[in-house]
Amino acid sequence: MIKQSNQEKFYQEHDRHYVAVDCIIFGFDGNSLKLLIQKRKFEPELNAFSLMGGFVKNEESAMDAANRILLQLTGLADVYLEQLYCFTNVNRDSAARTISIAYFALINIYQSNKLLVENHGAFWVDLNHCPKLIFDHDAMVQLALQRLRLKFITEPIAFNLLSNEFTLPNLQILYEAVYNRAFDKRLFRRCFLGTGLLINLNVKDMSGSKKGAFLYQFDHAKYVQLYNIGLYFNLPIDKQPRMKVDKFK
Amino acid sequence: MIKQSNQEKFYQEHDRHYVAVDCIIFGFDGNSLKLLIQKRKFEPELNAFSLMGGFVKNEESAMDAANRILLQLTGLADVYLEQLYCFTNVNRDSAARTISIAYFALINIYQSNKLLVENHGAFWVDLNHCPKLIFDHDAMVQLALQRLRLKFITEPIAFNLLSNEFTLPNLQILYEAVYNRAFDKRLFRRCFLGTGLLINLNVKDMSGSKKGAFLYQFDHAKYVQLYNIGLYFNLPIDKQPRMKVDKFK
DNA sequence: ACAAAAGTGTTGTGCGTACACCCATGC
DNA sequence: GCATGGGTGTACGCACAACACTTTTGT
Repeated sequence: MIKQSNQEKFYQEHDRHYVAVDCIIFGFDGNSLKLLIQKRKFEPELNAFSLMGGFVKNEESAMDAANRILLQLTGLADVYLEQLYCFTNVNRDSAARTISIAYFALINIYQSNKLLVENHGAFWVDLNHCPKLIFDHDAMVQLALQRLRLKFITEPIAFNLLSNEFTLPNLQILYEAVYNRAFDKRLFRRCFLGTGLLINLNVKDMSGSKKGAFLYQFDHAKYVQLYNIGLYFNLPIDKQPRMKVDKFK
Repeated sequence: MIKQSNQEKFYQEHDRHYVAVDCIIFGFDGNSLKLLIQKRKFEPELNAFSLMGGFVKNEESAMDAANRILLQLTGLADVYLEQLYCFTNVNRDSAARTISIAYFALINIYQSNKLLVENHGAFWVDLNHCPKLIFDHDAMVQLALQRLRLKFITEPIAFNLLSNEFTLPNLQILYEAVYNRAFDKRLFRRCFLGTGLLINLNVKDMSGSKKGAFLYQFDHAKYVQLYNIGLYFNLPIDKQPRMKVDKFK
């Protein structure tokens, strides 16, 4: 490793910038999608609503910073976390030129530490009833939602929002919340069970109905195995209509 | 607009970082995909091969910076340019902690200004015969290629690599270069012509064969119009096999 | 016995795939 | 007249979409 102080001189003429990470943290309460937001604790925009965020330090990557923020806030490590986009408009932050790397996270609401969340002035809001957020944070949330919809049919990440054990109705309600529309029960089950990635635990969850619904687990090992032999997770749901000559003749 | 100098104090305790943009610039010479790279003109790694890049200045967004670099290098404005990913590993640059926002660009090789390109020590290499690049630039190229493959079936961006007028064989060779595999001629034509987005100019390009091939134009206006009524460009080519129970029984 | 949610199968159709031959022209 | 690349149509199979009734059990 080259001593950095030696070489730093090469770049000295260039500008340096504040680099923040902002986290779009999604949760699911069994009925609807939730977003974790906070009342900002520092100026500018003190007490306005904002995403959870912080500044990237010299000795950490942006991913490290996002993980640090998530841990401080929810007590959770090993959270599903993915870089969304880097926002760099010159005036996006009213205090100083700051670029922000947005990350989106999927967590299980009930595994997060309520005390930590509250101590940070954070709280869950329903995605459909989200107050105005500061700066460009609303745009970040919209972009994250788009990405979430793309990912949900392309990768089995929904399970990060559910408990380890879940029922098929649970899963369907989650997908319906994400795509904001209903799916046919039979189609939905077929396409999930058809992947062979759900393990039926042969135990019923009686909380949702009188009949009870079977509990399942996601078979992560099998997923990785199949992925490595060139098979991909891809649900045939919510397909958008294609441009076709006869569609608009 | 709030005077920035007033508010800057709120962030003073935080670290500031060099922010670079690196451009993965794709071109197409009629046969294979090309990448524009340069011999680095400054330390560290002087004369090593690298992507075209530069630092983000205080008064410009990262997108502005990428456009500036592209203009300086190729003489082209209004280039297809898309943010790829933000690379932030602490030691990715051997000289100093620098985060890099990677952009990928699609340009028409023959519209670029050869003189400018050469004066920057830049040159086109075949994607399949690309030398080792500095830092994490190889990873950037790989990621860009993945993204390109995703985008080519999802958005009609291939035309940025072709002249305004092109033949269907031209287009097919381009897709075959991107996906690195052959497509059935009839299928390929059907799925493109089926979109209704290609205008047959009823003029033949005689350069490629004795019979000649019809020239087409991409109907951008119609594309936007159809997009706005909820129809999407989506080619049914190079579909990856899905995880299905019976596929591995 | 009834309410409430879980679970299950079949059929049609449209789309994607596979595949081989004729066409136009320059030389 | 022949070589070269451009252009075209059909038949099959599968996968997706649509759709309604039975099961279980708590009250």
